[in-house]
Amino acid sequence: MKVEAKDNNVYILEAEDFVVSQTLECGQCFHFKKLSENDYVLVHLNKLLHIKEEDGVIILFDTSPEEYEDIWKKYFDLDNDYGKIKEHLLNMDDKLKTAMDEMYGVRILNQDFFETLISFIISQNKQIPHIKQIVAVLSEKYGRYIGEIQGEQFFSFPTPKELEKVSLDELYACKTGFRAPYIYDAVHKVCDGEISGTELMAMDDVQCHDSLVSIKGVGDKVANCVMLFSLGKRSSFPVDVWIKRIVENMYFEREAKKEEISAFAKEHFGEYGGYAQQYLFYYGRENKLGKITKQ
DNA sequence: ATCCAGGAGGGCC
DNA sequence: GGCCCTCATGGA
Repeated sequence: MKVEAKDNNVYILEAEDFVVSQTLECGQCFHFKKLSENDYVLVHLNKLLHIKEEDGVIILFDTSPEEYEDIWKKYFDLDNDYGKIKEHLLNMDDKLKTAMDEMYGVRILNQDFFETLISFIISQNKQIPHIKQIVAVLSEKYGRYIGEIQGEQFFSFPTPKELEKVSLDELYACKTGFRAPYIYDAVHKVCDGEISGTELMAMDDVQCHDSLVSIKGVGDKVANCVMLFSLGKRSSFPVDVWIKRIVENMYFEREAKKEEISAFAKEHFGEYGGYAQQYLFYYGRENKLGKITKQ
């Protein structure tokens, strides 16, 4: 991966296994806006990034080389060799080939723990555009203004401290519905120190999972998403309605319970579960694989 | 209009 | 422990 800095921008010249649109649109993050084809604005921590892919070059606008090294390299998981990961996955299971070939540019982001936790609590029983909308509202109301791009203002996602003073009623007012008390519980467990991203990261998968599900509104699926997308637990395999259908179709050829699918993934994909899940999920969702069609 | 959404809690048996 | 219903909101 060759990187150059020029005119206050950073250019990734030989981006391997990295397609900006695929990485952002695969359902792992919600705090971004598409400007046009392969042209996005995203928010991470208190940083705003305008990122665009053009003629095989990825441009990070208004970014210093230091900021790239300190923040974006880690965020986009660019130290991780996805060529090797895909090779490994393919060796253990050639059924993944189609999904990986089509979704070859997906990278698993290393997102902020707190934002990821709240975002995936919101995600339950909601479609991705709605999740994005609520994340935007929370950020605008309780986060901080961080800049404007093409006429649109962007705000950082509120920190635990910034949400601590927000009442339950105010959370309801953000259209969070029945998730409001869940968010409230998560915020206060984080503020009280009962839940800590740094501590979770140091735990093994089982401890980490157990700790996360002690938060109201966090079950197995949300815990696995938080582990995979913000705590570096790449073996996590979130099982939602989509992945359930996809795995049932591709591997079971019958209906299966979620627990059965989790156990299968752990056994079959092992340490690489999270990557397999992302390729399968995004591919299956884009192609409406396994979607129950009315006859 | 009716159904469903990257689920999880709670009650019932 | 498993099954079933419900939760608030918006889009198809």
